[in-house]
Amino acid sequence: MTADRADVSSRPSSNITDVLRTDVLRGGLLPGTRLVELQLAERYGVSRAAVRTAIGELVKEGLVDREANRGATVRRIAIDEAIQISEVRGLLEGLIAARAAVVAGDDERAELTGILERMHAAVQADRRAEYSELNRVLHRRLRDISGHEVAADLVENLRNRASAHDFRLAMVPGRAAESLGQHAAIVHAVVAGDAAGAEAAMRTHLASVADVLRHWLSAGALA
Amino acid sequence: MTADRADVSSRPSSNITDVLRTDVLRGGLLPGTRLVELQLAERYGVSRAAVRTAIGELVKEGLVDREANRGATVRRIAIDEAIQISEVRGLLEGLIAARAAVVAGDDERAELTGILERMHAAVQADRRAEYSELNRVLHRRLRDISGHEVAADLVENLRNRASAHDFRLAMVPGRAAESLGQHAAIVHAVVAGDAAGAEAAMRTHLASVADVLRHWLSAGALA
DNA sequence: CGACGAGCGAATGTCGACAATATTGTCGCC
DNA sequence: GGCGACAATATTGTCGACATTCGCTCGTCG
Repeated sequence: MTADRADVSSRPSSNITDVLRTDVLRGGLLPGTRLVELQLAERYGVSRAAVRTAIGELVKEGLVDREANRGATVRRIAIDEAIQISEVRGLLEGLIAARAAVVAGDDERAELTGILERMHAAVQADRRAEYSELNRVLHRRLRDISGHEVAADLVENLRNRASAHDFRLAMVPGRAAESLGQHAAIVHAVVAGDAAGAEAAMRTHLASVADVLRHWLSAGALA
Repeated sequence: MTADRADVSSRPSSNITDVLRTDVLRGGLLPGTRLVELQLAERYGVSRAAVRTAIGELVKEGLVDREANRGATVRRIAIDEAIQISEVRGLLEGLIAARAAVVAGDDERAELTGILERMHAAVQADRRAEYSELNRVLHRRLRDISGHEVAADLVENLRNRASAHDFRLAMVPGRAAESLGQHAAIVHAVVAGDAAGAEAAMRTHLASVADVLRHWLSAGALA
């Protein structure tokens, strides 16, 4: 491989861990790829020690596997695990939504409604990338508003882990429409201050994600 | 400080991270203690780099705080955070209990009953340390039985973070009796295969923990 | 012809030294 | 006597080099 030397200084974050994480999540580095420390070091133009600690962080985040004396590889998240992640996210983000419904200020409720409207527009125009991005923004704002840092941190990590499957999910035709309706229910409940309703809507949403994954799982192996 | 050089080889685990974690959790290292890399290095008889990576792990686990160029300190878990942890644990361990109720084998159900009986005996004899240990064992077994690795890993970490408060909780007079009743409800539901009941019982248990913490919080600052 | 073992190469794991930075103590000045 | 700047020190952050381990190839022997 001719590994074109990626200039780190041109990246948004100069932190090697963030750069590597981004490459693992959205960059080329496919699951199973071996992460050779020396290769990455000269590829990113940093020392091997920096790469080493970065890999250590990603291992803790569950994005990378490491075997003693055998190196690290990009972790392949099995569908079983993605299902478990969705189950847990349903609980955690349900709590977050419930709390957001209680503590959100008027401006924040308006902001959520605004995001929902933009999601609606994105679906109508079939701009899937934008919808996916708005999806992330909505969930992130709910986390911030909730003020529940413990749950928010865990969700952030779980979301990263499942991102590959989430991405595939977003590509399913007709999925966006269903997802939009669920997000509408969440936002409406939060804006209305209905904690129980928001929690239920969020759980429904993520249960639906888990259901799709389960369907894939029973449908056999996939590319 | 005369820091008696602790011999690492006499420890159960030769892994520096585990040793340091144990010292932070159950050893002397009180919250606010500065973790000076060189000091720990010679104290444990390892290189500074090893200590450094160990501290990095503990930071990721939320047990240690680190400021750039200013060193690491043992993190003090505020009661607010402990409450949040209990809330999240209620959800996660509720899921675990529900699943354990479904998938547990006959021998495992018998084992859980056995643990509960030993907890009963420990409470009657007022052996709080033993009860606390059995408490940990019970929760751990439920995690293992459930097979829900994602939830189990998160709970493991949350439990470590809140361990200081858990310990204080276990010292409250009369607390063990209340706790025992809740654990009995959990075990009975799991053994009976009542998933919904097990989940509800587990949530009740951890909501009760959160309530005590909330009571402490409103009672003002504590030593 | 197949299997076992020694040697080799590549990558990881570990360490000590150097550079950068914040904190603390001290001195001089107002 | 108090305050601010400066120097000394302690501690972290970074790097390159060396030791160790594992997988693989090649040669040899049964």
